[in-house]
Amino acid sequence: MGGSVSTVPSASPTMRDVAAFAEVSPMTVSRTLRGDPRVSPEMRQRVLAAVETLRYRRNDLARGLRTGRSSGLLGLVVTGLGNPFYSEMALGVEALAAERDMRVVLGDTAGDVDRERQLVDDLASRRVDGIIVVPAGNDHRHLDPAALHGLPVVFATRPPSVPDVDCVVVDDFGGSRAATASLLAEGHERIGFLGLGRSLWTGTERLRGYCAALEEAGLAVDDALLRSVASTSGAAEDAARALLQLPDPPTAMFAANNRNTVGAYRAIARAGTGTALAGFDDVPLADLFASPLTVVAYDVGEVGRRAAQLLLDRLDPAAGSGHARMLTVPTSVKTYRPLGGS
Amino acid sequence: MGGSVSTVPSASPTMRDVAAFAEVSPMTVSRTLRGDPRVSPEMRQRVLAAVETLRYRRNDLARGLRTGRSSGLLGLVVTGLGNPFYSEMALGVEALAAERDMRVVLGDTAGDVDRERQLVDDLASRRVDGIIVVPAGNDHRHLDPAALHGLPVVFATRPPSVPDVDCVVVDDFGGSRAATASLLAEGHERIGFLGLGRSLWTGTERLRGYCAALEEAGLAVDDALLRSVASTSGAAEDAARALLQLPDPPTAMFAANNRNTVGAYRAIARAGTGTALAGFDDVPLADLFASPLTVVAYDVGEVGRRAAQLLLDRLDPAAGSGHARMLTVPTSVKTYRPLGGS
DNA sequence: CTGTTAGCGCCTTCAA
DNA sequence: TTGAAGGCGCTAACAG
Repeated sequence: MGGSVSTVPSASPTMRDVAAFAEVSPMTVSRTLRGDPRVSPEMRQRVLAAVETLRYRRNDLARGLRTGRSSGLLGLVVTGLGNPFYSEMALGVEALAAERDMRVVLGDTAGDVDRERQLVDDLASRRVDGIIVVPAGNDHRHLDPAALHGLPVVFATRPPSVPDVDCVVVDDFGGSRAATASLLAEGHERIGFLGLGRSLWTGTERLRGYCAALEEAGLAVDDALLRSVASTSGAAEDAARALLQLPDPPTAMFAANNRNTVGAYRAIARAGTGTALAGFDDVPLADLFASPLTVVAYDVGEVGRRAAQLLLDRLDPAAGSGHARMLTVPTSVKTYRPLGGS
Repeated sequence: MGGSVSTVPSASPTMRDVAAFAEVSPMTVSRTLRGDPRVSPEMRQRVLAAVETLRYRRNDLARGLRTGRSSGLLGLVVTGLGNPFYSEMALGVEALAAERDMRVVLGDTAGDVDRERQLVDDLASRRVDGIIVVPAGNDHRHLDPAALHGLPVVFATRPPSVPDVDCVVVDDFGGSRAATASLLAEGHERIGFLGLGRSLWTGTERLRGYCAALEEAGLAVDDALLRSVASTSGAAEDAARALLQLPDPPTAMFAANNRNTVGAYRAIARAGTGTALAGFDDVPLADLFASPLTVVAYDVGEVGRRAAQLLLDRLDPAAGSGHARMLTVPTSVKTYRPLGGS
């Protein structure tokens, strides 16, 4: 009997194991672990000691099955975690979920609607308590809570085309208008627009903002200066270059997202035209760039936090399920200027 | 009887509901859904029709409970999703998990070891199949699989101090040596070092690489040029400025991570000294910066993918649980030069 | 205060 | 090929 090494079994012990070890009934273990006050101190001690010795960990899955309670999981389905935008959003969601001891289950669709459909299906099968999704397409039928037995769904950055879905969007219109206005205020009258696909809601909103600013300045929208850019890398740079090579090129450009902004920046830098540039979405470290850059900035984490809040509200039975809500995250126009020796 | 609207009940139907609807036994439903071949085509049809009508979705949690099988979840615990580094890593993990129809559960410790402990505990209670963790501290006892009933654990970007833990690290030493060597090759002999806390493994490795390069060039390490930088923002800039204000300032600097690199860049740009700069970690869009920048780049997603692969290997009983493995992701030195009109 | 019984939703095992 | 019984780990609901 020379000091047998206390080996921890590799299989997870169950409540019964703990009960047997502590020589009590499983119910006493259950109550103790749940903090039920009607357990005598001695019993509690015995149980906790056994839990400690066996390194017991309650099986939350089985628990959830019996209590019928929530899984404590939020699904988060995005179109591309590689984009820092979505990771910041995920951070926001995680933060709010963590406050309630909930976890976030990730899903990346890479912009594929079929993948989105099966991801949502999978998450539903896993009985997540709700889903936050950045829809990849415009057909949202598979995201309708009605088709998901009432599973709460919140859209992020796009408005829903089905009822009973809360959403958080960015002030695409206002931000674009303000940024375009700031270019106008600098005296630019010919401003190119590097837009997104016309089927994207954010794309049309940002174009609306751009047009609104021009009209408010009494300027007509010149279709020759409007370009739609496929989301492939490099396409934005090509489109920007094409604008710069027009007979009567724009003196400034507004890019509808950060990819387009970067592409336009490259085209302008290479052409050496000094064309002014503004773009939607913040660009990190743009203050280190060689030329000035104006961006429409907003708190991306806030998008995630608000989306999570909307979801949590839906989960709270007390709040009652009122009508769908739509939250808008405000934007601000920010101009980066190159650092330099004073 | 005027066309009653087909209302989908808001509560999730169970297998029994489907069975009752299809007028078969629950077992037939179960077998059908699992693709058991010994179900007659007619039965299969009846079942699938009922599933369709009721929008039934099998409860994976209950299923897992009975089969004793895995939850199909991987835990991913990082120290700060806000850092694009970790989100790219998450993308890699997600990609590999998705190949096996597994999902990723996120946890953010914000560098807090206590939070890490409770996150791991929570994930274990949720019966994830394994955990990938970027440890916040140097005490790894709570991450020991032996303390977690054999739950597989993989460390990312830091080597484990407990046995039986696989890990994926970056070639901190080699990358730092190469980057420092490239500065030396440009003729610099006084090279400042902006390091991390000395308790961080990556910090000491990167310092080792820096020193090795100097020694290989026959140069002595000047302690006056070595700074440790707290991870607060702005501290790196202050430290870099201090170096620049030395009586005999360095003509180049090597920064041990991207935060330090950016801080040093700012300090140098403000001082206008034209000091050369290299840093560990890639800096996105550095080609748009006003001055050249050399970085130690590596495939961050690869860190996540390899970590996930190690974990999946451990889960595969066929692979057998050999000794702990340590994978190193290679680095490359990349120099960004400002764009300009040709 | 503690223990017993029953069952959450599903699947393994055995019988028909 | 289908169904009935039993149990995965846990906890409500009821005893005692």
